[in-house]
This record gives sequence, structure tokens and C-alpha cells, in this order.
Amino acid sequence: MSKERQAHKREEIRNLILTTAREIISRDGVQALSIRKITKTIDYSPAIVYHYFKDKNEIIELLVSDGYKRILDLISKVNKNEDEPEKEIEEVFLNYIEGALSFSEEYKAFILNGDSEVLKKTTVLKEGISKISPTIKLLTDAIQRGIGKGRFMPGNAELTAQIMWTSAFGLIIKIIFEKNISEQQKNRLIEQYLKIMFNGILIRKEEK
Amino acid sequence: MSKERQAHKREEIRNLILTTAREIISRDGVQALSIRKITKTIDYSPAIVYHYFKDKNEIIELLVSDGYKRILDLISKVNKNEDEPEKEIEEVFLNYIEGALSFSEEYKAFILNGDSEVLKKTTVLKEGISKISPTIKLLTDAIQRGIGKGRFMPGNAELTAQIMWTSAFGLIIKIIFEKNISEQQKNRLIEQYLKIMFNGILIRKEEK
DNA sequence: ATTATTATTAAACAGCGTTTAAAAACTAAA
DNA sequence: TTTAGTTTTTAAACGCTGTTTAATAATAAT
Repeated sequence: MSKERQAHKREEIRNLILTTAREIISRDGVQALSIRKITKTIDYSPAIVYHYFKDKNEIIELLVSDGYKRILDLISKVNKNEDEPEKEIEEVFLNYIEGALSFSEEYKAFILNGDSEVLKKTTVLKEGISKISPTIKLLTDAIQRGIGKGRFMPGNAELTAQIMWTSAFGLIIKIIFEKNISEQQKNRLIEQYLKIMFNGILIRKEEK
Repeated sequence: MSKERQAHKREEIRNLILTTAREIISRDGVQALSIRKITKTIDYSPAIVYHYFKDKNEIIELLVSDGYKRILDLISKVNKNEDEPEKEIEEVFLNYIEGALSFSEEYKAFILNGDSEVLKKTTVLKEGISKISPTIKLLTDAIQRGIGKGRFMPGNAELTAQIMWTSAFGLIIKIIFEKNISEQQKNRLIEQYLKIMFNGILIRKEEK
């Protein structure tokens, strides 16, 4: 067996472990994932995992950050809208929310995973909660542009981006954990979220 | 030993277990809590726990809902402000955020606890995420009043309450998980959150 | 065919939540 | 005080978990 073939084989088993883990998570939830369950379904011994991954947490991390990357890709492809930056921002959030809901089990993993000390250091949480990230930057830019164009209220664009992002995060958690939420309810929530973010709830007198 | 004394003794041990669990959680985090660790520190055998509680989850539930109740008490004591309902709402959120941060480890427990299937059914999550709850009702009332007074934009008050609540939830998670967040940063975030909720980010033309 | 390298595993360790059945402690009655 | 009944507590085990160690099996290079 050639060197490349060997490396290929390695990669194959690695992926086998990863996809099996993903299947278990999306079928039975994160808390149902165990090394022994993975290796039993692929007919290997539990120990083999540790020759392909550091530990169980690395597997979860990889799955979660993979799903998360898909969202970020979606978001980064949003068209710039120079005239109406609010449309652009709206699209960012719609993609974020829809993306997060489309891999909700992995997203739950990211939230629920008990050993949070490890996850806290991952790209995922840096992206998801921490302040500096490509997405926040993208949002900040759009908001800054809106302010420049006189369409948005003047202020700290990055701070605004952070609030909008974390608020959407809260909304996503609500939707994910709510058992029997209908498509209609979901859409109403998202719509109202955007409405409040843009317009607030207060009636204001005319702006300059 | 009298009957009452006996019942009193039972209550004492129950509380001993509970407070020990609380200490472990606030010292080492939720994921560090184990029945064996509790019983070792109070010099009992692990089995004793199951004569005072259904299972480990009941203990966590009790601790979390206790902390949560403290928040709700805080919130329910907010003074009604008929002239400026926005002041009232602001106070609700300030109390919510400060309360949640003051028992952040229990709040983390509520979020992170792996066996979420159980927690999902608890009062805690019903309060925290689900739509109908005393707090949402309280908020809805205040918003409705604001709409009636012509101070808030017309619309579905309960939906608005839900969005504001879940958004605050997201913000709280951000603050809790952010490692080295300064008091100043925290206050800026909270301030900006309220600002956006009330005013949005869009510059609007004069309202009717 | 022998050596070296890599892949895989059996077995064990230390921990977990929980259950069962027995023991210990205590109360009430004889 | 002794006996019987009740409550409290535990030792031991079950079946699970993630992970490590050392040995084995399989492959590659010499």
C-alpha cells in the first residue's frame, strides 16, 4: 500500500468517525453521543478514536464549528446594499437564524455541551458570543455605512452590532428549545425581532 | 425523639445536601457537581441522596429555580410607572440582567445542563424561554399600557415582550460567558441594549 | 525473512448516576 | 428491659462513561 493510499485510508476512518458522530447527534441529541456508541456502530474498539482525535470534545468542536462555518459562509455571501444597508443587515440576520436552525442539534451541542471550559476557547464561541469576529465586523461595517448615509442613528456601530448579534442568539435559543413552535410563530418572532431592532418600540418625534 | 424533631432532622439533611451542591456549583461550576462529591463532603454514602431527592436533576432544578425565583421576585417588585412605562420596563430588564448575573453559575447550569430533556419541562425554562410566564405577562401589560398611552408603537404587545425578553437572555449569556468583561463594558452593553430596544437603529420620519 | 513502522485492540482505571437488599439506629409497645 | 416495628443509612453492585497503557496484529521497508 502506497504512502498516499495509507494517508487516504486514515482520512477515511477519520471521516467515518466524524460522520457517525454527526448522525448520532442529529438523531438522538448531543447528550446521547458517546465514544463507545460511535465505535460500536462502525465496528471498531473505543480506543481507536484517540488515534484520530485528541478527545471526545475535539469531535464535538469539529462538528459544531463545521456547522457554524456553513452559517458564516452564508452570511458572507450577502449582497452589499449601498442604498439601503438595512436590507443588507436584514439578510444577514435571516441567514444567521435560518442557518442556525438548520443545524439546530449541533447548535444545541454548542450551547449545552457540559464541558464548556473547552468549548469556550474554540472558534465557535469566539464567533458566537465574543465580540470580535468576522461577522461582527461585517455587521459593524454595514451599520457604519448606514450611519454615514444618515439612515441609522449615530453611535458606536460595533456596540450596536454586538447587541443585535447577541439578541439574535437569544432568539435562536428560544426557537430551538421551544418544542412545538409552528413555522408561522417562528416567522412572526423573526419578523418582530427585526422590526424592534430597526425601529425600537418607542414613538419618537421627528429626527433632525 | 419526637415526631416533629424527626421531621426537622430530615429537613436539615435535605438542606445540607442542597447547600453543599450549591457550594460545589458556585465554586467549580455545574459540570463539576456529582452525587459522590456531595456525599463525600458531608460524610454520607451516595445512596442517601435518593431518600431525599428523586435524582440528581431534581437537585439542580431546585437550585436553579431558586435562583430564578429570586430574580422574579426582584422583577415583580418593580414600581408601576403610569406616565412613563418605558421607565418601568427599563427597570424590569435591569433587575433581570443584574439578578441573572448575580447567580451566574446557576444560570449557566440552567443553560449548560446536559440532560436538557428534564430541564426543558421545569418551571425554569418555562420562565426563561417559553412564551407564557408571569414575567412576560408583566412586560406585556407594561407595553400594552405604553401603546395605549401613545408612547409605544402599536402592535402585538406580547410578541414584543417575548422578543425583548429573549434578546435580554442572549445578552446575559454573552456577558456570563465572556471571560474578562469589565464592569464598564458590561454597562455599555446593557445601556446599548435598552437603547436599541426602545429606539431601534433606524432614523424614522415623524410619526402620526 | 527480518526489521521497523503503523494500526488496532483488550483490558484496565477512575469516575459517574442509580438500584437493591441488608444493616444499623431509633421508636413504641409489652 | 426486651421485643417488635419503623425509619435511616449504607455496602455493594450494575451498567454506563471517557481515557490510558501495553500488548498484538497488520502492513511497509530493508
